Amino acid sequence: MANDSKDSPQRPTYHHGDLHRTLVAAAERLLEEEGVTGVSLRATCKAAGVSHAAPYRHFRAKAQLMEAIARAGFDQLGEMCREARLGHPDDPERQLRDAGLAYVSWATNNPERTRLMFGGMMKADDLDPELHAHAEAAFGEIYRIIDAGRDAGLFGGKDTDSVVLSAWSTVHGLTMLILGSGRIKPAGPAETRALAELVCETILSGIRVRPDDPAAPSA
Amino acid sequence: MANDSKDSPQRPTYHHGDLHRTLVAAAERLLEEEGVTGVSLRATCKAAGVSHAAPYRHFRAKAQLMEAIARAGFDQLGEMCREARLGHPDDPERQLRDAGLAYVSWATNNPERTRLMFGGMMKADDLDPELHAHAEAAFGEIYRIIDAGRDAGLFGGKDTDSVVLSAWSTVHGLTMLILGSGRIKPAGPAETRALAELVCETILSGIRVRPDDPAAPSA
DNA sequence: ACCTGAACACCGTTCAAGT
DNA sequence: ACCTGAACACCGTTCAAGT
Repeated sequence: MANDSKDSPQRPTYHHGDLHRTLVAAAERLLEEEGVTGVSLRATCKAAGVSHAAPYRHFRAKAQLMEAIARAGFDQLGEMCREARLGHPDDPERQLRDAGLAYVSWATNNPERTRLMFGGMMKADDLDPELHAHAEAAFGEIYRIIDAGRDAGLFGGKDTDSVVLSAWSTVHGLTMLILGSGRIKPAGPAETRALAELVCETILSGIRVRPDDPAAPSA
Repeated sequence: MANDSKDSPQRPTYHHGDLHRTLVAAAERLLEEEGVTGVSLRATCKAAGVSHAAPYRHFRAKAQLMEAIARAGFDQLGEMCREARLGHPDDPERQLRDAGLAYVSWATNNPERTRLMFGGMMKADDLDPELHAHAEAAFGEIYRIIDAGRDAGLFGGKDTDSVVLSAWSTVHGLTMLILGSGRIKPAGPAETRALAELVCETILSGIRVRPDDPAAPSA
């Protein structure tokens, strides 16, 4: 007597069951297929097999549906940075390099999701403050790496926040140059990684403390 | 007998005269007021006092109208970098710093224009290749600065392109972190400039050649 | 040559009504 | 409690018709 969805693929019951998740999944597919400007609520509903008014039981507006996708993106990005941090304990330089490479790699593999997260669409007034927390958690991983590197005497700089800003700007900037406006256009993942390694080396060279910094060792 | 617009402010003739420029100006105002997602062709036409079909005599589509705005933006950005380059001859480091500060300053003063230029909206297939040339011209200024600095033995790096990529990524990344998603939010122009100076110093420290680079002077 | 008005196929959002 | 259908106010684009 169970009303499961095993023999009627279209609509087992009048009620959907888990429309929230279904809509997010459909919107995610549309996002990567049609781009951030091409995803519409109505097309998402058609893909999910419901009327275009149905989402309003689950999301306050279209912005909240997109917000759910962005939130998951920040979580993924943060998890990759976290893995880079935990992957090589006691080697903050390696951690920072790996986190930077992972950042560029994830973003270029999820271009439209990244554009959604950083393109300015997620700065509306009616967004959940929780989104900001998810984003902060991701960037907190970079903070921890650099803070540990400064504690170990490997990285210099005025304070940790300043170093984080520079390092993050560099990696994020390369990402946006690749994604936005086709200014930089690597042929494939290998070339993308080479560019990421290049800028990571440069920024590491900029924040690394050198033996001749306090006083020349020859003096 | 001249049919000028001196005594009838609304519509001197049935023909507009310079609708092209009028539409660009109206769209630019709407862009900074309503944001990149809020500017519509129909609202632009209403502001210009013409029907919403009129633009199609002057632009192939809405994308070409936005393209005109982006093109002017790249020209302005390039001009600021050019002034930075010409402002202090024989001091590439100062040129690069000034260009970076000008870049961040212009972008944060024209946030929606910058989002239009770099947000990925300007990478459609039906765009004029000329747009790409305007963008390249702007970034050519950075190339010249760094190339001169490398010739003078001030900047290191594998080749000029690599150094340009790193420097430009850093400045562009700070810009996009400030504009996109409100992640970094300076209180005003002064704080914005302080952040820009900070990342410029860091990237300069990363690309600058140091006396201990080829061999230790104490050996 | 340039612009208008009506039309078409979209869009996000709302709301009474259905199940 | 959850979803639908119709409606409203938008949107970009096209095209015959006006000046």
